[in-house]
Amino acid sequence: MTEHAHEPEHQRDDAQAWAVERMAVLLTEQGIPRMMARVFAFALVDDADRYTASELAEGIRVSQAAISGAVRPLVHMGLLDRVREPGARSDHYRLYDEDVWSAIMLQRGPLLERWEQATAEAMSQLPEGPGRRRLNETREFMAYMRTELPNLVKRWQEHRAQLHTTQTGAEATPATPEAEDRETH
Amino acid sequence: MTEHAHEPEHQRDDAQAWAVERMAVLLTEQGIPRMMARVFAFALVDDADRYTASELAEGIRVSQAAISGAVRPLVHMGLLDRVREPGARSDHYRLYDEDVWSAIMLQRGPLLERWEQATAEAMSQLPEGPGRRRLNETREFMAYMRTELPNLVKRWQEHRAQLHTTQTGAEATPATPEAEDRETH
DNA sequence: CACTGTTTTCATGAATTTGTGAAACAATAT
DNA sequence: ATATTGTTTCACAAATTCATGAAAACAGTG
Repeated sequence: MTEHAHEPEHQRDDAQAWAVERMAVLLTEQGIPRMMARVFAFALVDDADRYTASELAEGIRVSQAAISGAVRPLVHMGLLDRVREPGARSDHYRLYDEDVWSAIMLQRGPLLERWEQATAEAMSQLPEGPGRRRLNETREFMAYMRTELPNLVKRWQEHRAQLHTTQTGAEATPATPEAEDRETH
Repeated sequence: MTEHAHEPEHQRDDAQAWAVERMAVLLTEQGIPRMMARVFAFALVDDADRYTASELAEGIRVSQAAISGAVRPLVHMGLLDRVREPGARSDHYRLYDEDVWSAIMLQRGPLLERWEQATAEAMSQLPEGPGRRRLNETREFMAYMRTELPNLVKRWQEHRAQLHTTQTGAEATPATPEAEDRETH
C-alpha cells in the first residue's frame, strides 16, 4: 500500500510526527483549526519543500478529503502557496519562500484594515463616551500597526540576514550528509 | 453603572449591541471563543470602566454562568483585570487601563516564549535538513519578536501620546476629542 | 474520446464546544 | 448565627465542527 521508501528511519518519523504535533498545538491554541494547524506544521517541519495533497495526507496520516478542506483556507490566508506545474496533474503546495514568517506577518495587513473599518463603523453609530473613545483608540492602534507592520518585517529580515551571515560565515558545516535532495521532481 | 437608567435610549442600546457583535466577530475570527469575544467586546464598547459579572451578563444578555466561564480565560490571558474591592462581595472586571492594546501586546510575550521552547525542543529531536532549518528560523523569529515587542509597544505609546496631544493639547477642546473623524473618506 | 491519477464535494457519524438552569459556595451585613 | 447578595460549579441539551469514505469532477495523456 503506502510504500515507505525505507523503514529503518522509523525513529525519525516518530520524532517528526511529535514535532509536528507540538507545533500544531501551538497553532490551535492561537485559534487555527486543528487540521489546518497540522498541515502547516507538517509543511514546516518536513524536509520537502513542496507537497502534493496526497503527500500531505500520507505525512499526517489523514484522509485526502481533510487535506483538501484544510489547504484551501491556508492558501487563502497566504500561509501556503499553491503552485501548479504545467504537464503535471497534481497541485503542489509549499510554504511561502524561505522566509515564512515575513509572509505571515505581512498577511495580517488586511485583517488590520478590517479592524479599522469595523471600529470606524461602530463609532459612527455610538454616542460620545468612554466606550466610543476606547473604540477610537482601537482604531488608532490597528491603523498604527498596519503602517508599522512593513517596518517591523523589514527589521526582522535585516536581523535574519545578519543571523544568516554569521551562521554561514563559518560555513563548511553541512554537518549531516543526510541532506539528500528530495526536490528531484 | 451607566446602563439602563430607564429605557430612554433604546436606539443606543441597539447600536451598542450591534457594535459589540461586530467587534466580537472579528475576535472570533481570530480564534477567540465566541463568549470570550463578546465579553471583551462589550467591555470595550460599553461606557462603564468596570463591571461585575452580573453587569456583564445583563449587558450581553446571557447567563451568568456563561460569563463565569468566559471571564476566567480572559483574565488568564490578561485581557481583563479582576479587581476586588475590600468590603464588597462582588468582583469587578475591567479592561486593562486606558491603553488596552499595549497590555494585550505585552501579553504575547509568554506565548512567544512557548514557541521558542517548543521549536527548540522539536529541533533537538530532528536530524539536519530543511525542516529543521525552518524550525530554527521559526525559533529565531519568535525570539526576535519577543525582544522587539516592548519596543513596538513603546513606539505605539509615543504615537498614541502624540495623537492625544494634537487632539486635546493645542485646541483646548477636549469636548469632542475625535472631531477629526470623517467617515466619508 | 476513453483512461488515469488527483483533487474536491457531499452526506454521515462522531467528537467537541456552548450555553443554560439549578444547586453549591463565598463573603458580608444585620 | 443567619439572611442576603453575588459568583462559581455541575450535568445536560443543543449547536457546531471534524474527519471520513465514497463518488463526482478535473486535467492531462495516449
